[in-house]
Amino acid sequence: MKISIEQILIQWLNKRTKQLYDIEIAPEIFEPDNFEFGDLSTNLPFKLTKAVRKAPNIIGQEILNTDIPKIFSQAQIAGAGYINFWLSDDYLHNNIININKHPDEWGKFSTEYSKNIQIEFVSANPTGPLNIVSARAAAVGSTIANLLESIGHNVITEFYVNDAGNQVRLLGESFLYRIAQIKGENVEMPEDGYLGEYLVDYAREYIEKSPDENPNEWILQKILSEQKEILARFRTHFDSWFSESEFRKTGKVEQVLQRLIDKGLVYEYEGAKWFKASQINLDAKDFVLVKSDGQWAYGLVDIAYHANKFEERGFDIVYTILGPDHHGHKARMESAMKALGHDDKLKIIILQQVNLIEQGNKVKMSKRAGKIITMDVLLEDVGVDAARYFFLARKAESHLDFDLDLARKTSDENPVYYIQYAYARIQSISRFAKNKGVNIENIETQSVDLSMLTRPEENNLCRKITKYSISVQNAAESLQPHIIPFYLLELAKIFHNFYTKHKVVCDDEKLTLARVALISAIANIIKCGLAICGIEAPNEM
RNA sequence: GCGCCCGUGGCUCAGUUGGAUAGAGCGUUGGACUACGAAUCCAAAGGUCGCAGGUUCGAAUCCUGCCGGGCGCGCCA
Repeated sequence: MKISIEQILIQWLNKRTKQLYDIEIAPEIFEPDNFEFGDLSTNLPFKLTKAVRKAPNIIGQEILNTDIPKIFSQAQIAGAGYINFWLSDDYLHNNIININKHPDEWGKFSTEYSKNIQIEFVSANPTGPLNIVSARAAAVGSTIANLLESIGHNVITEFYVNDAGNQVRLLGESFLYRIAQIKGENVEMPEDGYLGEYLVDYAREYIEKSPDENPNEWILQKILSEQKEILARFRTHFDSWFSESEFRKTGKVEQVLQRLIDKGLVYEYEGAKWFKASQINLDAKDFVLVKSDGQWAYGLVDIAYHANKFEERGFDIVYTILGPDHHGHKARMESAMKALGHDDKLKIIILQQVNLIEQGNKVKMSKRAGKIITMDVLLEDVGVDAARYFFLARKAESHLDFDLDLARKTSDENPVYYIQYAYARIQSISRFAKNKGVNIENIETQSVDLSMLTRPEENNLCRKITKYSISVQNAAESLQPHIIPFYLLELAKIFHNFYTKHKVVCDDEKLTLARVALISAIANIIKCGLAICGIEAPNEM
């Protein structure tokens, strides 16, 4: 697929305003919330009133005073000056055939503006099991990666392994403490150590299986491999695992520090080296690059790491997804990238927190005491599909109340099953049709007469599946994955509605074939949409 | 005190980035299975979009000030 209906309309409107008024303006296109207003609308005439000095409806008439793009059957001026467009039946029917012909590539675009994009997410400290916020980050990050790929970008996913610094040292000390404790030695837990029970289990495993290995390295690798395993199970793939400790050896950190010094952006205060972030970005506070003991602070290494993404690896855009406790970091990193000449290339997405709700109450968690609901417990509890769905069905910047009871339910109340059920139902109908002797092989190539699809329910479905690509584009461009689950929910709804009103396999052979082609296209769309979200489309359930 | 996020039917959330009569799901009430899957469908009730100003043809959306909730504010990461 090269170009969407939305783009066709935008290009046409652009051409018209240039021809008529010699004005270049980005026309806004939207799907009207009321089907009486057609498939696509624009408010362009309102936008032009000032420049053109005419009433909106006059402008609308002038714009329409020529042939409209062929994909539309008609266009009308409505209200005070909207222009509404209706897709032609030919276009809708061709669309069904095309979806069935290219089920796997549907909703994927090639773009001449293709960019090299890196998206970094999760990047949890390798000091313990992944938590719920990491799970949310995994669901959102992997889905955004899928979306950006869908609209034609080259996307690399990366997990930054923070295998250096203070936290890792504390992990090692806590681990040694647990080992000593099991051996019955009298030792004390380090201050700020990790109290979680998991270290006790690991300590036992270490003593039994690999007592000869370096305990610090062993525990790090152990936790890291567990994190990798759970993320893979959560259908979250990383192209790259980037090690902080390796990176620290490359000399890049020193170089970046020197560059900041040369730019006059570093000062000393109480023995530490500070970055003048506030001079570049008013929202950012100055922060420490080198501590008074000579150690690099986390902020400095992170600046060098992000600079590396642009300078050594050539990404055009980098998205970094951070948890809510890192929002102060956002302005700092952006100011540092600006200082190094990478204006507006780093986009930091702050993901808000997750509250687990059980029996109407918030589940209390304390990381300090090691009392947290971990990602693997969650997946065990509600399943990958439901978990991904619930994480994705909210805007990233919204706080998320994750209702465990609802997610566990495999019933009608759980939206993810509602969507999957629509898919499974279609597969079931296809099997039924096949058994009845309907020739559903090669449904995309036979001469199916889609003009048989005249009922309003069929018409709604044709229109809805045609707009799938618009939803993908919107979701990708705005980095808002939740658009896809919402779209799928609506599609499933109008499919179920159609199903109860009309028989797919009926007495009329031509109509049967047309409807089989229609539902087959719907199934393909559901499958594509769910695939973007990392959710399975089951043939049976 | 400063910063970030949020405030939309009883509950959880959408609202196409300033557009047409504010929409879904759950819950509630009442209906629909002797033909393709009832994990479904249909219908009804339920709203001063936290409050008050402002910007304009037009505001749930933008600006200002309050109110309420969550999170952060370290030479930790």
